[in-house]
This record gives sequence, structure tokens and C-alpha cells, in this order.
Amino acid sequence: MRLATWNVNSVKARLPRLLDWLAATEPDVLCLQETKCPAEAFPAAEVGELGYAAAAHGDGRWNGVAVLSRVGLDEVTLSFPGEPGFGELAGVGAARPEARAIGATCGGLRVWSLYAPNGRAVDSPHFAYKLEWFAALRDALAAELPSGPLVACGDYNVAPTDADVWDPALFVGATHVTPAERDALAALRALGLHDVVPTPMKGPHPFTYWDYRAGMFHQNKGMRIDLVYASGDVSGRVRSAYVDREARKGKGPSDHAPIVVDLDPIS
DNA sequence: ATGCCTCTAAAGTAGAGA
Repeated sequence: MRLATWNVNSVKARLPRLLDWLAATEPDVLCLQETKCPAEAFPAAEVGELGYAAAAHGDGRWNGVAVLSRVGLDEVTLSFPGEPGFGELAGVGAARPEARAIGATCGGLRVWSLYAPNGRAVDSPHFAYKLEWFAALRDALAAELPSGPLVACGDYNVAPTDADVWDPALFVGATHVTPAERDALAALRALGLHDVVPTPMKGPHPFTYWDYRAGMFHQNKGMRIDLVYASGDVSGRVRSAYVDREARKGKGPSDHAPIVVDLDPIS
């Protein structure tokens, strides 16, 4: 099975590239983040022509996640149980969860496509929301893990180590690298989830995100913030994993590159 | 070379991303 995850930064703006990439890469399952479109506007017919079923969760302008599969798409779950919304923590009343999580069972594998809150700044209510969201995610995945093989893919908006940012000194005091955020990842690993670290196509760092500005991609000033967290029975089947930095090149790319993971069949 | 930001809409500028 070939599994992939990609923050596309608008599925509408990226649709020609997405379709070309699907045809060339042929993943069995693809997790998408930042689709930035309502579920009813998701280009299900277009991906359907390539043989993919689609499940989408959307808010409209912001966020948005989806799962595409050509090996079955069952038990679709929009948001995870206990997922917080932003407004509750900001004290402005109860809020629905944002469109940051969608789960589906694809060919016997439980798959989550996740888009973690950015956090903005450590003194922002958005940062507290980010940590609360991760704590709730931990509980939701803990509840599902006994049921079978599981993979939680997506844009975690956390760089797991200092080696996962191009210049750690520039990130002192910033989000994405704080001990609190890294502890949230450690709590997920403590459940038995394994960080499937992909191989970079170029250079020593498996970065998955490069800012659009100032030629960051061309200088390989990136971050590894897109992650594949796999249960033990899945991580043991990983034959290979890579960051497809080719998809970050050229005109009109997303600012993130896809991660592609090849799994051996269940023996 | 891979090339200096881009997306959406409550749009003609602003907010968000990280």
C-alpha cells in the first residue's frame, strides 16, 4: 500500500497539480490538509475520474481536510471525539471544532488526516488552543489504537527536534519548537505511535515546508512539520518513505511537499 | 537550476499562514 499526506494550501488552487501528482505517484490513500473549501465544493468528481473516492471536511475559507482512497473509504469521521473549537478556550462561547481532522478506514487501515492549529505566538490564545487540541487528539487516538492498525498523518505544525528547522537560533521564543509542543508529540509517541521519518530527496534534512518568501525553498531553509505517526504494526511494514520535493518546484506549488510512504503487505 | 509569497473573500485590502 502506498500512503501519502500533503498540505496543498487550497485544493481549488492546486487542483491541476494535484491531479497530475495523483496520476504520476498513484498513492492508494492520500491525506490532504488546508483544502480551504467547503465539503460540498470538494472536487470529488475530478479525483473520482482517477479512481479515488473522497471524504472531505471543510469550513470554507480556512482549514479543511480530506482523505482520498482507491482501496476503500469507510467509517468516515468528521472531527475526533472531544476535539475543541477555538471559541471555547477564548471565552467567547462554545464553538464547533474547526475542520482540522477527518478519519476513515481504508483497506483495513484506520487513517487520520490532521491539520493542527498554528498557535501563532506562545502568548496567544491560539497557542493554548493548539495544546488543548493536541491533548484531545491524544485521548481520541488512544481510544482507537486498540482496534487495529492506525496512521495519523498531516500538518502537525510542530518541528519535533531542532534538526527539523533550518536555523534553530531563529526559532528561540517562537511557536513550533517549544517544549510544550514537543511534549504534545511525545505524548502521542507514548501511545505507541512511531514517527515515520521520510528520506529527503536532497540534502540532509527531510523538510516538508518552505516559506514562499525570500527564496526559502531554493536555499533549502525549511521545516519538518508534516508528520506520519503510525502504530507499531504499521511502522513495522514501512518499506520506504520520502519527501517529494519535486512537487514543491515550479509555478504555483503549495508551500508544503507531500510525504509518500510505501507499506509492505500484511504478512 | 528549483528563483525571491500566496491563499480566500466578510474582496478592490485584510487576515492568516509558520
